[in-house]
Amino acid sequence: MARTKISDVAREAGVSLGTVSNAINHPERVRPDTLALVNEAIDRLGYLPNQTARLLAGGVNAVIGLVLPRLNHGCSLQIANGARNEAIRAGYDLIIMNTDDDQEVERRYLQFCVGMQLAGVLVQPSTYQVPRPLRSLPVPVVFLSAPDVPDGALSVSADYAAQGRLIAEHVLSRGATHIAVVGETSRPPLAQRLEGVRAVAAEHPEAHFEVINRGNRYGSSDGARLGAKLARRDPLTRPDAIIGLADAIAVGAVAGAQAAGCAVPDGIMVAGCDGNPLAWGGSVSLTTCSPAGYEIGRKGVQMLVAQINAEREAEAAEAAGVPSAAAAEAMRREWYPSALDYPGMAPAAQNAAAEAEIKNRHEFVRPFLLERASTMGADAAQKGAIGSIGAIPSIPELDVGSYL
Amino acid sequence: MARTKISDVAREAGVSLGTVSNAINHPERVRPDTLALVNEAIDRLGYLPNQTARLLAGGVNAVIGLVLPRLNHGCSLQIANGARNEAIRAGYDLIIMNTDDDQEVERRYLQFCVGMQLAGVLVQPSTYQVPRPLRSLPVPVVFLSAPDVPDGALSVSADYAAQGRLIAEHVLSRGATHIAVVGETSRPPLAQRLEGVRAVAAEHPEAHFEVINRGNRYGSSDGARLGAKLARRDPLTRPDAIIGLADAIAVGAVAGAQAAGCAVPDGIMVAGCDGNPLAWGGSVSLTTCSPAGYEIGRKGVQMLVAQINAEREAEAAEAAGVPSAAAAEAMRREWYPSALDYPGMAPAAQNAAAEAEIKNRHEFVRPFLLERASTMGADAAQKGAIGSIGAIPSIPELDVGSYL
DNA sequence: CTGAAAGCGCTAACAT
DNA sequence: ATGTTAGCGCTTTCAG
Repeated sequence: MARTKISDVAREAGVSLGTVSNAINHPERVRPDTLALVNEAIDRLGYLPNQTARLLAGGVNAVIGLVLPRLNHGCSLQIANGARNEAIRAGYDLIIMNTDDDQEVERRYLQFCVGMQLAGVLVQPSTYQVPRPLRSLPVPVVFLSAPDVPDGALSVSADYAAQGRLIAEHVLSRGATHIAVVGETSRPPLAQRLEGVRAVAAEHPEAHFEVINRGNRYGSSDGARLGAKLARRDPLTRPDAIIGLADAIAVGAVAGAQAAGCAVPDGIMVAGCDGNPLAWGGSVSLTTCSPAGYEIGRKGVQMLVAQINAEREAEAAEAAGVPSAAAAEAMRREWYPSALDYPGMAPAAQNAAAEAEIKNRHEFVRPFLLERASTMGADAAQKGAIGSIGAIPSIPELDVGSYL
Repeated sequence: MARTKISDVAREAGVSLGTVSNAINHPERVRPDTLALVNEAIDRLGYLPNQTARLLAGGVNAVIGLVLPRLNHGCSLQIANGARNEAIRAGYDLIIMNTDDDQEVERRYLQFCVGMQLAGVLVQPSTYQVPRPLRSLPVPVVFLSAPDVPDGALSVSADYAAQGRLIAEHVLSRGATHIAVVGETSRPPLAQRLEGVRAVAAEHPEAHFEVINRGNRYGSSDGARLGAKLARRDPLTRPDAIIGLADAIAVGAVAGAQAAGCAVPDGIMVAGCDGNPLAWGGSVSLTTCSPAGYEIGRKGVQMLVAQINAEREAEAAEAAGVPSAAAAEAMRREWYPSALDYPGMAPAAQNAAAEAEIKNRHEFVRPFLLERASTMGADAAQKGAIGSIGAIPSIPELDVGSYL
C-alpha cells in the first residue's frame, strides 16, 4: 500500500513536481491544458495528497475540533449539529471527539487537535472546572458550557438562570399561585435555574414557591414519584404548578400526577426547564425552554472563526511590522452576531434567541419559551393536538431528525 | 504563536535534538537523569510535538475515523459509543465526522482521514449504495450498515431480517393470531424486517398476517393514525397485535390504540423492531429488539483493528522478503469475536448477541428480544412496572446515559 | 548513550 | 508558464 505521491503524478503527466502542486493549490497559475493533463494523471493514479506533508510545509488545516465529554446527552448532539452546520457554512470541517468524561482521553484529544494543526478547538470540559493544562493551548479555543473559564478565554454557555426565570414567569402568567420546584441542585445548571426561579419568586410575593431539592438529573422516575406525591396532597396544600429543573424530571412528574389521578394541565400544570428533546416522549407534550445546545455550538464556531481570523490578521500585521496592539481590536471587529437559522423556529423566536448578552468574552444563549400542552388551557391545547384524529391526546411528534 | 519545537527543548535541556526525540519515543534508550532533564524542559516550555511532522517522518497515527451520515438517529449514537469504547480499549482514539448526508462533505472527510494517515476508517455511507471513489481507499476501511459493499471489503450491519423474525415469533408466542405489520418499506432496513416477519408467517399458516405498507420511518404520528384505525375495527377484523417496522411507528401505534379506547397490551399488543431508544418515551414501555448500533460500532472497530494489524504484519513480512500470500491469512487469524461488554445486558443476552454470523467478510449483528410492557400479560407487566408507586403505569426510565 | 545528518511529501519562493 | 530548490519538524539511521 505504497501511496502514490506528487512526484508519481508529475512523472505520469510529464510535468514537473512544482507544476502539479500549483495545479492543485493554484489552478489559475497553470495553463488549462496542462491542468487537464495533471488532473487526468491524478484521477488515473487515484492520487490523494498527504495532508501531513501539506500542513508541515505551511498549509492550514480548515478543520475545527469539537471535544465533548459525552455524546449521549441531548445537549451534546445539539451542540455537535449546531457546530457542524456553522463550521461547514464558514468553510471548515468539524471533527467530533467524545472523551466520555475521561480526563486522560481529553488530554490526548486536545494534543491531537494541536498536533494536527487544526484551525481551532471547541471544548466542553468534562468537569465543571477547566483543567490547568487546557488553560493555554497554542491554538484558538472556545469553551462551551464551562462556568469556570481561564481569564481572557472565550466561552459560550446557556443562560440557565434565564431559563428558570422564563419558566417561572410563564406558569405565573398561566395563573399558578402555588408552584413546586423540583430538582436536585448540586449541579450548577440546575442550581442556576433555581436561582432564576427564585428571582421571579422575589418579584411575586403573592405567589407561593416551594422548593423540593430532590430528583435525579437524568432519570424520570424520581420525577414520577414526586409528581404523584404532590398530586395526592389535599387541595389546600396541593401546588397548581410543578416546575422540573430538568425536562426528564418534569416528564416524570407529568406521569406521576396523571397516575395519581390528577390531570395535566387541568388539575396541575407541569413545565420543564432545559429543552431536552430526549425527554419529550411523555403522554402530554411538555412546556419547556428552547434547546440551548444548537445555539451554543453555532455561536461557539462563530466565535472561534472570528478568533482564527483575528489571529491570522494579527500575524499578517506583525509580519508587516505593525505593532500587535491592533490585533486585539481586529478580533473585536470581526465578531458580529449574525442572523439565526435555527431550523423550524418562528422568526420572532429567532430574534429573541439571537439577542445574546456579551459579558467580557463570555456569550450566553438566551432561552425562549416552547409552550406546549402541559401548561396550556383546554382551548389552547386544542391547537397543539394532532389534527385529524380527534380523540388522540397531543402526541409529541417523534421526528427525531429535526429536534435534536 | 510560534510554537516551541523539539530543538527548543533540546537547547533548554542542554542535549541534542535526537536525544529529545528518543526521550519522547523510546524513553528506555536514554539515561534516567537525562530523561528527567528533558521532561523538565518539555514541561517548562509546554512543548507539544507537531503530529504532522511525526507522521511525515514515519510515525503511525493511532486514530480511527468514524464517518457517519447523521448524528441524530439513535443508531448513530450507539455506533459512535460502541466504536469509541472499543477503540479506546484497543489503544486507538476515535474521531467522529458527520456528513449530514452530503456526499461532497463525505468525500472531504474521507480525504481528510486518508490525508491525516489515520490508522483506519469506519464509514456508514450516506446512501444505501457505496459511492465509487470510496471503493478503494489507501487505508483500512470497514463499512457499517451498507447493504451494497465493494467486493472483498469488510462490513458489519444489523441483521434486519432477524429482527423481524424475532418480533414476529415473540408476538405469536404471546398468543397473537392476527398480526398487523405497519411500516413503509421503501428503505431496505424496514423491507428486510418485513421479510423476516414474512418468513415467520410462512411457517405459521394458522396465524393471519396483514401488512400495511405505510408510516413514516422517523415520525410517530402516522403510527398513531394507523394504530387508532386498527383499534377501532370491529372485534372480528381487529388485529390482536401490531408490529411496527420501526419503534417510532410502534410508539405511535400504542398511543393511537389507547386513544381509540383499546388498552395496550390487554386489548392489543404492540411491538417495535429496531431498538431505537429515542422512541422509548411512550406511556407504555415498548417491546422491541436490542439496539444494534452499539454492537455495530464495536464489531466495526474490532474488524478494523484486525485489518490494521494484518496489514502491518503483511508489510513487515514483505520487508523481510516473505511472499505476501500469507498476509490474507494473517488477517483471518487475527480476527476473533471477543467477549461482549454491552452495558446493562444480561450475560445470556450478551452471548446471544455475540453469536455473529460470518458470511464472507460481512458481519451481522444478531438482535435479542427486549420484552416490555407493550406485549406482556398483566402478571408479567407487574414486574416491569416501577416498584413503590403502585398506581403508576410502567414509565420508561429516561436514563438516557445508559440506553444510548 | 549521544549527536549529526538524511529524508518523509509537500509548498512556496525563486529561477528559468 | 513551468521547472528547481530550500525548508516545514520530526524520526531514524549511523557514527562517535
